[in-house]
Amino acid sequence: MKLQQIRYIYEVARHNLNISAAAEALFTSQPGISKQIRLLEEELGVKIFERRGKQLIRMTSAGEDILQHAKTILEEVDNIRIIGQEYSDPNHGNLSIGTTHTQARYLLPNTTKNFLQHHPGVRLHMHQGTPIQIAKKAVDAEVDCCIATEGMEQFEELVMLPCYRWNRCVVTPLNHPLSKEKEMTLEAIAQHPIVTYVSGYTGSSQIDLAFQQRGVTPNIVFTAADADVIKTYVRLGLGVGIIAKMAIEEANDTDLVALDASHLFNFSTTKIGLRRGTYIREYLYDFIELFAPHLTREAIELAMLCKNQSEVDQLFSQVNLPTY
Amino acid sequence: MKLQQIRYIYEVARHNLNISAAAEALFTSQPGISKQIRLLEEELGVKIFERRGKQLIRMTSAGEDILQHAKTILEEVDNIRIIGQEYSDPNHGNLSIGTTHTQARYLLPNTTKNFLQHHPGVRLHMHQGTPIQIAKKAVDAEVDCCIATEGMEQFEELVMLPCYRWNRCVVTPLNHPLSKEKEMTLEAIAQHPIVTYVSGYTGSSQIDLAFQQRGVTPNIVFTAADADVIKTYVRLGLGVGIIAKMAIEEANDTDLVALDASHLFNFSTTKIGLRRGTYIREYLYDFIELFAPHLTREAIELAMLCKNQSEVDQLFSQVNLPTY
DNA sequence: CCCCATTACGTAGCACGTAACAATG
DNA sequence: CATTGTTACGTGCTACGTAATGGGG
Repeated sequence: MKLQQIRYIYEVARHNLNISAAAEALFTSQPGISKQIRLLEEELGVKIFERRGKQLIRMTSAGEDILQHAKTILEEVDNIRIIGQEYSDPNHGNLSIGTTHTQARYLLPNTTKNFLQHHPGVRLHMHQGTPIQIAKKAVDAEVDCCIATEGMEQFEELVMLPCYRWNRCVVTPLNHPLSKEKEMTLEAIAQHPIVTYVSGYTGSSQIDLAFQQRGVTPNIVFTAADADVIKTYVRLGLGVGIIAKMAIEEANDTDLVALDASHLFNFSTTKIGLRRGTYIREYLYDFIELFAPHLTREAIELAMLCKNQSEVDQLFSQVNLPTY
Repeated sequence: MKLQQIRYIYEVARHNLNISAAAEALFTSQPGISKQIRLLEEELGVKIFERRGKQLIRMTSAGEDILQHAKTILEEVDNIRIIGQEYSDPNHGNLSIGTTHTQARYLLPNTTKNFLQHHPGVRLHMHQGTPIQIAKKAVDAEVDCCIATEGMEQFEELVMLPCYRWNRCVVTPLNHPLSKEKEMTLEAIAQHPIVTYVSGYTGSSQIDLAFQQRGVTPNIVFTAADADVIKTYVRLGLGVGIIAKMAIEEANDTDLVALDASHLFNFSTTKIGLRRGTYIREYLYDFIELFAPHLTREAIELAMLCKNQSEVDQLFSQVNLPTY
């Protein structure tokens, strides 16, 4: 048995049982993979892939089982590599972070700046995408961690650590009728066309939920993936915006009115997601603690030992999260 | 990185950092290992072993970390091999069981006979030893499981499943004064020289404990590792024996009197130990269930997912174990 | 007929063994 | 001086690439 062979079956499985695609991804020849897989099957005495003629149809049940263990082997090989880097030079390396626009634009700049000052040898890479996309990247170890508010619950491989709680505000142009109301209510908001987040982004589900529970039908005329776009359309008079409070910049948003709406919607919690079983480099611990001071190295280590998310949640149930 | 290299560092670590010994164990040349280790160290950019001159002194801390992950890699490689065997021929293979004399001699014969009848293709290997020895073998995957009563608690890598509860009896020659007493007490026993188990075997600690708690000093004149030897010396008139009740054979022990002593000592529980994270072959599930019918495949699978022994214990806390 | 896997074959790299050497205690 | 690790070197194996072959849809 060779590590290459393990890698091959893993990659073939990942590429929908397409050997050619796997070969391309691994920068090697397709007959090479074909051969090595057969050799491994011979050595183990079981077929790993079921073939119809020459096509790979699916994995055998033995193959499924083997694949599970193959994955952990490859993970551990990765971990060993990372340990090598960590010890050979703790202050140099790459840090890839998957985030949504909201985090990258409003929350992370401070953390990032701070981090890079303390770690001049680290190259920081931001991967932006939908919560689902970046969570997938975290699962596939394409990023070291991901930061998002929703959409990560479905990934069992991730340990999700709560970072902070936040709520929304309503933004209107100056002198907009809504900004004159004594009391902000969902009914009042629903009187106007609404511009807000696309479903699946930045806690949008809580917005839908609030209106639904109140029995009010909002008139959502436009949705966007980020607050910058939303603000732009609010400025154009397209409607009132509902965005995260963090997305208000005192300095730049003087032509808008931001009305706190914390009493109208449930709070959302932004979390950091780490793949279970990965070796965490020192500077990643540092980064996380810079971003969320209660996530100390010890806290993270404890959380990484949890078997499931509910254990993790319990671990942090006593923590007073920063709230925006 | 090659699997061989992983295997090399693991084996060198296991052999007290002696490359020559590792080479011998792996049936290969010592320069080969030396070379491969250096290559790996070069590739990873860290020294794994600390050298004084040419001697390996100890592992570096990077090496310690790496070793951890190397171990799981090798385990998983093993698992894949076993899966291959399981699927290629579920009814053929080896089953190695580590046990103490008591189990092998009095409890297992039935199970074994039954098992071999149902599984003619399986070769059963019994490894006999002290509880500690066989637990070590289970940890090192030299045996598939171990069965013993004490001494296994200290091995975190093992999942211990309770099989049955048992207690002791006092054996005397026919017409021995002790056999005439109305009521068996520790004080009465202490009147006579005692022959019993060597410390560390077959629940001997409970015997010591009972006397100690009662403030009685027993006169132990002879200890042995198994009941057969003890019975022999009782027959010679050397003293009265304290042995497990399972060790009484109605047919062969007609020249001895067995006096129940369940009320004098705490019950002991015999357990089966499995290494966490091993793939369990179908016929091993069968074997265990034959030995302890409440240990069904589902129960075992659940237990194997537990992180620590207390979770396992809780899992079985409701089960009524067979009692001897 | 295109896509994709397998077979055939040559080659270059490398893991491993032997032998000689060096260091440690 | 015995034990153990490293260096040097030769060789045989094999993983991999190229090219040709064969099946399925």
